[in-house]
Amino acid sequence: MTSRQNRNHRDRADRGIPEATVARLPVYLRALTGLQERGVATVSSEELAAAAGVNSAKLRKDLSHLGSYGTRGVGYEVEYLVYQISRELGLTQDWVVAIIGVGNLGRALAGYGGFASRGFRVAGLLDADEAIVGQEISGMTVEHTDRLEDVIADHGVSIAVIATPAAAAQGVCDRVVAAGVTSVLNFAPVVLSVPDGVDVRKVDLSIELQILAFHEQRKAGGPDGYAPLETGDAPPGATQYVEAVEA
Amino acid sequence: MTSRQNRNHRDRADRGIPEATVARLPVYLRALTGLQERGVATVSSEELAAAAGVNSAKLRKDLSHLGSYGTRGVGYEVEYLVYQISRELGLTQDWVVAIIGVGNLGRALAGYGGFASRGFRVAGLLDADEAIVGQEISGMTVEHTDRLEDVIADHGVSIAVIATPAAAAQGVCDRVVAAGVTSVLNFAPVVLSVPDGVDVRKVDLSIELQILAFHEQRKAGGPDGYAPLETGDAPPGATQYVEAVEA
DNA sequence: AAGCCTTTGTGAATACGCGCACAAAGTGCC
DNA sequence: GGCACTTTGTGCGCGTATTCACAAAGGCTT
Repeated sequence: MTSRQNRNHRDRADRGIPEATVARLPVYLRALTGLQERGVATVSSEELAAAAGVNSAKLRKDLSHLGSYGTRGVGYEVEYLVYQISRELGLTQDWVVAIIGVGNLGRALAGYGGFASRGFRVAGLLDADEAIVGQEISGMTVEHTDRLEDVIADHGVSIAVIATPAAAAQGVCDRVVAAGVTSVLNFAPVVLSVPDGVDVRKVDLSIELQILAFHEQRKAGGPDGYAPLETGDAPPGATQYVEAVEA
Repeated sequence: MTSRQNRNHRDRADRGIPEATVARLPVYLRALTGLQERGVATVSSEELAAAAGVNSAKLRKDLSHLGSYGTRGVGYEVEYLVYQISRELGLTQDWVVAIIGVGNLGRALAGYGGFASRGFRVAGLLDADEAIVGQEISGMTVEHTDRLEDVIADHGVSIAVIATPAAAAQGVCDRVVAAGVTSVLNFAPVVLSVPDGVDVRKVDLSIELQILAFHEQRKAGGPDGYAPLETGDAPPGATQYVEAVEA
C-alpha cells in the first residue's frame, strides 16, 4: 500500500505504534465497548484477548505501546482503556467523510451505522449519474461530482470514500487529493496512485473471496485434483489469519 | 490444544505459498486481465509490478512460488500467467456462494459484478426479516433463513457471506458451519469463532476508517505536536479532549 | 505485615516478509 | 556463431511481528 514517509529511525520516546498494532486497536475497542455495555468494569488481558480473537501476549504488547494502563493482578479498567484507545485512534474528534459513487455499495455505506457511531460524519454523497443526483438517501441529497471540490471545502472533508466504478476511481482520487484530502478509502477494484503523504486503504470484496477460494481448493485436495503435499498433517491452511478461539 | 504448530516448517517442495503472496495474487490477476483486454501478449516484472502497485522483486518472488513461468530477457506471457494464477487460486472452477443478510450491504453484494466474473456464483440470498423474504433482488428471490441448511445442501454452497447485523452473525455462522461450509466471509462487526479447519475472512468498513483516522490525526500534528500518552494519565471523567485540528 | 495469588509488562527467541543486488539464462543483432 | 543486452529467479541481510516465559507489581487474606 502507498506508505507514508519512511520513518527509518525510531527514537526511544517512541510515538511510533507498529502498523500491525494500529490495525488491531479498533478490534479491541469494539470488544471493550461491548463489555462496557454489559456493565463490565475491569477485564484481564486473557479475557479481552479472547473477545478480540487474538493471543493475550500480543494484546498486552499492543496495549503497552499506548502506555501502562493495566493493574497487575487485576487487569484493565474498561472505561479508561476505551478512552485511551479512542484517543490514540483519533476518535475523540469527528471526522468528516464524503462518499463518491452512490451505486449499490455507496448506498450501503451511506446507511452504515458503524460510521456515525465512531465519530465519522458523512457530509456528502456524490455521483456522476444525473439519474442519481438529487435522490434522497439516508437523509442526504446526492450531489453531482462537479461539486466535489466545493463539498470538500465547504464541509472540511478529510476522508474520501471512493465507491465508483473502477474506471472513474483514479480520476476522482486525483481530484480529492488536489482538493486537500489526505486519506482515501477505496472500494473500486483498481490500484490508486497517490502522492507521498496521502494514505490509501483498499477494500476489495472479490479479492477476499479469491483468497477464500484458494484455501478452500487446498482443503479439497489442491489445484486440479493435485493431492495436498503435507503428509499426515493438519490441514495446511486451517484458520491461519483468524484464530479459532475455541473448538 | 489443537495441532497447529506443524505449519511451521515449510519446505520449498511444499506447495505452501506464503499468505502474503496469496493475498497479492488476485491483484496481479486483475492487472493481467486488464493487459489482456488491451491485447498485450507479454509483460515484464517491472511493468506488471507497476500496474499492481508493488515492488518488482516482490512480484518475481511471488510468481516464483507458483513455478518458473517467465522467460529471462523477455518477461511473462500474459495469457499463460493468467491461467496459472487462476488455477492456483482455484478460479478455474466455480464456487457457489450464499449471502445471508439482505440489508443494504447484502443487496450491494448480491449485485456486485466482481463476483460472477471471477467464478463466484451467488446461489442464494437469505434473510430473517419477513418483509424482505420474497423480494426479488438481482434476479434472485430472497429466502427465509429457516431454509439456510436446505439452500446450502441443494446448491452445494461452499462459501457463506455473512452480512447480517452483528447480533445474528455468530448464530448464522454456527449454522452454516454445521451444514458443512468451511469458508466464511464476514461483514458483521464481530469476531466469529469457528472450529479448526474453517476459514474466516473479515471485512470491516469502520475499522478501515479508524485506521485512516489514526494516520490522519498523526499527520495533523499528533506525533510531534503534543504527546498523546506522555501525560495521558487523566482519568476518564476528566475531559482532557484533544483539540480539533484544523477546520 | 507478611506471604500468597493473580496478572501485567517485557526480554528473548523465533518466524516472517521485504527489497537489494547479482548471477544465470535467454534473446537478438551482427 | 558469438557477443552484448535484457530480464528472470533467488541468496542474503534487515527490520517487523509473534509468541513464549518469567520477573516485577499489585491486591487480598490471614
